[in-house]
Amino acid sequence: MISQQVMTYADFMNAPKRRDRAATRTALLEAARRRFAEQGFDGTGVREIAADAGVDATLIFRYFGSKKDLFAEAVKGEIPEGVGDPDAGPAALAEAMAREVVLEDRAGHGGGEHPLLVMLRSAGRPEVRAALREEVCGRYLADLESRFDGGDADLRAELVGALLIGMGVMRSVVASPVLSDAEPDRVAALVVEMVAALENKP
Amino acid sequence: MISQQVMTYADFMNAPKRRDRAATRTALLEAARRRFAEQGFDGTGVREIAADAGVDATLIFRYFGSKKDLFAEAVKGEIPEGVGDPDAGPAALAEAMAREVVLEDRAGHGGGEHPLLVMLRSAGRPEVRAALREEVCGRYLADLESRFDGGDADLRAELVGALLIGMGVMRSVVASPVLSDAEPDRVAALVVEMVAALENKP
DNA sequence: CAAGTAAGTCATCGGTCGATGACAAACGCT
DNA sequence: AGCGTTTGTCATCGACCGATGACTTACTTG
Repeated sequence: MISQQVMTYADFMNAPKRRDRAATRTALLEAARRRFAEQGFDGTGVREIAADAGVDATLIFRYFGSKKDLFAEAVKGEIPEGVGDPDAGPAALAEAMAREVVLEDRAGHGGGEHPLLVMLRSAGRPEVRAALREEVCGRYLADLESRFDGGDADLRAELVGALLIGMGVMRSVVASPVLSDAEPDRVAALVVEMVAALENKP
Repeated sequence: MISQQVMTYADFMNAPKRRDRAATRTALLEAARRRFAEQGFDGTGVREIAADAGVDATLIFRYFGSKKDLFAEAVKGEIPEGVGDPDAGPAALAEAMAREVVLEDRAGHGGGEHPLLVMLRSAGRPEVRAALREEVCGRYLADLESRFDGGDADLRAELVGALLIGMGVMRSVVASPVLSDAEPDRVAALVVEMVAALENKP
């Protein structure tokens, strides 16, 4: 019989795990985010995710329906809203985006990679590519484009988007240490310089 | 018996295909490049590639050893050498690289995507990521870095690399039409502006 | 033309994948 | 305490994957 006051280590190890639907769901989601971010959709198996979460793989299908649905829920939702002052110039917005996508350590945002980069690593799937295009063009680029003056604001906005995405790829896929080790303020200053060079150029 | 002078359409269709090792190998390589570029390594099956080439999947293993070896050979080799004047500034080199990676229609270079972008789409595999890092850092960034003056030449070179890779991602993965439809000269001019903004900034 | 070699095909193996349904055990309510 | 519900597990299915070896067919050579 186990005493109410003292629980030995053996008791702790042999104790049946607590059953908690919400906690299990969250554990699966976090494990999925980690694995998908690291290995992409195709490179990650449901058994792998479940093992990370410490449960059986069957629960993925009970709680999320399918692997695709799990991916969608892992990626969706936590994408942040538009950042910064709506009246500021494109350089200020680009700086805020750069900090959000690549420079932030993201410790408070679920700990994982930015959803855009997670999707980017699973871009073999056409559905993922479509969602990525939707997200990038509909949200980020549209916001940037509205702050450029001149005829080809769309092109210049796209170049800024390319710079930001490329920074994410450099850090997360190519894994070059330069961007990771650099001082965020210094990187942000350089990004501002590059974007400012695009303003008021007919 | 088929006449030596006249071959009917039915004869053509029923004729056994010509057996040519070199031609088959090339057909497999081209099909592999297309498929890998479009769907990534994991998303592409050997039977798929072989069907595109019009042969049996077994030949892949006979000619290349394994699917991985086929991928390596499909990606390797045709990466172009350093471009442009070695004494030119970083902006000139960046312009040349931009034309090579994203603006070129690549019709003469095998018709497919740039090898860097092909690798990028298969970056779920750690080996591919390692090769990609090797290629990007060892070749492209090193060349850029040597043309920057100042303390953090590596960081500024990496930002230029991020811009170029991001442009490739925008065109090839996100498939935004803006970059594809824009005039290459106009895009190149904007890239030069952005890179020039990084020069001589302590 | 006949024999030998090379090119292409067929059948199949072992493994892994996503997904399903039956089953066992812990929880909550009365 | 007892019972129904919820949570987690096990066994397994069918499809597909990369890969192998035996076999068939076309080309080459003498």
